[in-house]
Amino acid sequence: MTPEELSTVVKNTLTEAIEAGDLSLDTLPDEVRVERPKSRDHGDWATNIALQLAKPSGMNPRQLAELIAPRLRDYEGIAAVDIAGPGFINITLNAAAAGQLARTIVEAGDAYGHNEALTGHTINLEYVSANPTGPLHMGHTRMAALGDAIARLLRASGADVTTEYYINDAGNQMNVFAASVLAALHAEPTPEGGYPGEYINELAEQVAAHRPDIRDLPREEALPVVRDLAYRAQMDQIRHTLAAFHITFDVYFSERTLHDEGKIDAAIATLRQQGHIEDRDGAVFLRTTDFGDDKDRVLIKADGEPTYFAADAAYYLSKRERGFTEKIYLLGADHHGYIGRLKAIAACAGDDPEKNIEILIGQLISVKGARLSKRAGNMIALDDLIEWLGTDALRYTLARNSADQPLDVDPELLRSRTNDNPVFYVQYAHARACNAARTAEARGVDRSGFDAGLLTHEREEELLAHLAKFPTVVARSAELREPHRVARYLEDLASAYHAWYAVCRIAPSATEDGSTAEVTDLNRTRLWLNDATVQVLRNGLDLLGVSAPERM
RNA sequence: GCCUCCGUAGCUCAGGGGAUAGAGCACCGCUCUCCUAAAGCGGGUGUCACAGGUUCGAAUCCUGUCGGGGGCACCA
Repeated sequence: MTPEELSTVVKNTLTEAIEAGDLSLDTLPDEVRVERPKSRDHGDWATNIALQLAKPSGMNPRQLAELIAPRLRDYEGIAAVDIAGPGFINITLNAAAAGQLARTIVEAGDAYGHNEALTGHTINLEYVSANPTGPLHMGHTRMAALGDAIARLLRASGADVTTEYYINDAGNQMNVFAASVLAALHAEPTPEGGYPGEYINELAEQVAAHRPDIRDLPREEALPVVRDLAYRAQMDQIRHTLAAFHITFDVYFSERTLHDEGKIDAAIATLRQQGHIEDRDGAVFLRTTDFGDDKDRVLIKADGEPTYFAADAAYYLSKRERGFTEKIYLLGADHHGYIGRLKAIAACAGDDPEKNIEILIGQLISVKGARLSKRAGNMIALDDLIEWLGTDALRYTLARNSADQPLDVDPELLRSRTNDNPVFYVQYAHARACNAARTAEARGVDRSGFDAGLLTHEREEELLAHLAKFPTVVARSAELREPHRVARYLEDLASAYHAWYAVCRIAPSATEDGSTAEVTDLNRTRLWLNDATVQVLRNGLDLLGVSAPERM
């Protein structure tokens, strides 16, 4: 039995009590929380519902608990119900009801842990969106790992998610980029304010490979050609890197198309029609202060050029037109000043800035204290990190830390294959469980018998309780957009598995003459529990985009 | 100045209205003729930055103070 099922049971008893006239309540709470108590003395599961309903029902909490407890005791599968402290209701399941979960999980398979909380939501999730003027680096890496995990979590909660990468391929920076590559082609130093770094030379070589005559062209003629070829080469490289990081985007959205297709003018016209535009000092402003922004933002500069913000507005309208109910932006902390203006765009467009747009901020990341800058040329490329540390270790480490917390990665620590690196702990639990299953099968244990009532060992109860929590963890992680909760959960689960494994044998022991002891239903039932753990570890790692190796 | 994130064990960090605040690392022991010891078991540690407030109940919510990270463009 999972806490969700238990929660439903508790809710039903409340309804019964109301119908019987024992309890007067205007509305039932939409959620009855059932949690694993910290102390095992408090039963398998506990709910504070009596404390919460004390005020609205006009009863004291213990009295209310006394009302619910007997009804719960009648429920099949519940072995004991106690009232403790100010009015907690502590519930103990009988072994069979608890153990049945192992089979439930195995039968649900990959779907175990999914929920329907976001069914019907069509969500656009934009992340990474790194400029196409250089390779992905450490800063993008964190957003990439977080964004992909969030997308997976939202899908696990039933949402229809489109992941999107916005390519800033318009504006002056592309000219600066092209000029840098062109300079490299002519073996000249990086121009003032240009992009330094070895990758510029590599791009130059690729450009030259496509256009062997590029160095012979006049500069003005060569520049647009270089810009186009270098841009394509750079985007190919970014996609390649993301693929190595096990990330694919549903949509790569080009800023340039907004300019070329007149979407910016159209967006301004729409916003003007809605009365949010103001012409001032020769420039065109969006009155974002109407919706809480610090200052109004310029859409068209006095020189007639659209700002980057104008493209942002047009891009938002594009997302809106494409029918997304929620637009989620995952941005680095250095962009947190954008929150106000982005929300204001949503409001100007007629959306609810509290519901239709959501801006998640990930704090910055550094490596051994040194911040990395593409322009300064001291960056660590994601490619190098993947090669150095491995996709799994990197993605897990980034996903296991709260995005609200600045992260300082120590490459030496990440590289060490020890317990310092929790991904190995979790992956090892999975590989170990797979190996245990292989051994058990080799010794004649099959899945023909399952007797949930046999799973009575203390460590077995503990393991089952952890397995039962998984759907709650997934739902909560998705709701809060916090993948790190899944990672922390997996570490707890792995710990419970290792502890179980140490004392409860799955396979019968091998004897000296090479034969094995007789296979019992306990062996078979434990194999089911082992399978269930494998399933949950795999489902959880998959949510983080980390592989679950069957052997290590 | 304004906005924002953070302050929890020696270190790195979970927990974000409920019972005795947790984990990993580090330190000291113990456990493989045994399904993977990349593991398990035992040993102890807290002014939850500080001060008010809300609450039956606050590390958690609100206000303020202190300390640290980041951000404030007619740049892209």
